[in-house]
Amino acid sequence: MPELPEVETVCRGLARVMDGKRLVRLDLHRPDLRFPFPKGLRERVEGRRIGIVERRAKYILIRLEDGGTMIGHLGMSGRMMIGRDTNEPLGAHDHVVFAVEDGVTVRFNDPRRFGFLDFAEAGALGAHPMLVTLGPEPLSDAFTGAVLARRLAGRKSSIKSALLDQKIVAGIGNIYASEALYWAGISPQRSADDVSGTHAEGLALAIKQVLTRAIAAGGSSLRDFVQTSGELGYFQHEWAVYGREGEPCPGCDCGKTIEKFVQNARATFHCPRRQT
DNA sequence: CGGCAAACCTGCGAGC
DNA sequence: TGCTCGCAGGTTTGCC
Repeated sequence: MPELPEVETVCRGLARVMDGKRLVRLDLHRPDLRFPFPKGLRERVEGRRIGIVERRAKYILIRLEDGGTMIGHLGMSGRMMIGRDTNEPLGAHDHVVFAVEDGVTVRFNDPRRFGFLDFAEAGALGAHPMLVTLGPEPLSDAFTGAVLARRLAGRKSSIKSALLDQKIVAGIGNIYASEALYWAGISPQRSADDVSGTHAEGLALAIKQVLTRAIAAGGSSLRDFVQTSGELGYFQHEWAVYGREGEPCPGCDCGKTIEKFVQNARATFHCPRRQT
């Protein structure tokens, strides 16, 4: 499920019910997800008031008023589901339950347990090992073609592989890497180093546009629910290439069909004529 | 630094 | 119907 647009969708859903609310209870129903939960997490956060919920890259930041921050990541299969019933029975893979005032609960469900929940004290968030290396937010004004070109310069890997590197630009995953390269007309196999000038401008723009459109659609749903309400995202219907092997190239009348191949052990989809 | 495989897990669809 | 296999939105680690 979760690349930048899906995490943004989840954060917006969480913000609606968590911003400014007191965290009444934190229930940890196992000792770990991908990593052990921080020692004393429950005692540290219970009773504290939440400031805001926001996103950085694919990370969910639940910021407490006292400056501490819970850092959530959904991995491959994580969901955050909002409920209104504090006594709702625990479902399979409901590993963490946040209870806020007004009887609202948020269940962190993650079958594969690649997600995690960590904590950073006030002032330590920026230095968190998983945040400190992150590249720029692609939807920020600071992310431009020139910035992208500078970060790609000297990289000998393929451009697709570089887009998946969170140190170069944050939040892009396997679906939106293929989609952005398609709209920019750049072959996923091009050397990253080779993407500069107007090509980098076009790619930065394509990234912004595809992510913005995906957020507007509530993200993409492959097989899991995305939104905190349980509603599916709808952007999968707007994918140009991802999962569309054998279908006609949708963006022009080039007459080619979308091809799939394995690149760095991940599926890549592209149009062999439109993308060069 | 780069590339690649493996690791962490469960679920699901395809194919037999 | 039921089994096995391959694959899945992410990220880190370790090896060459």
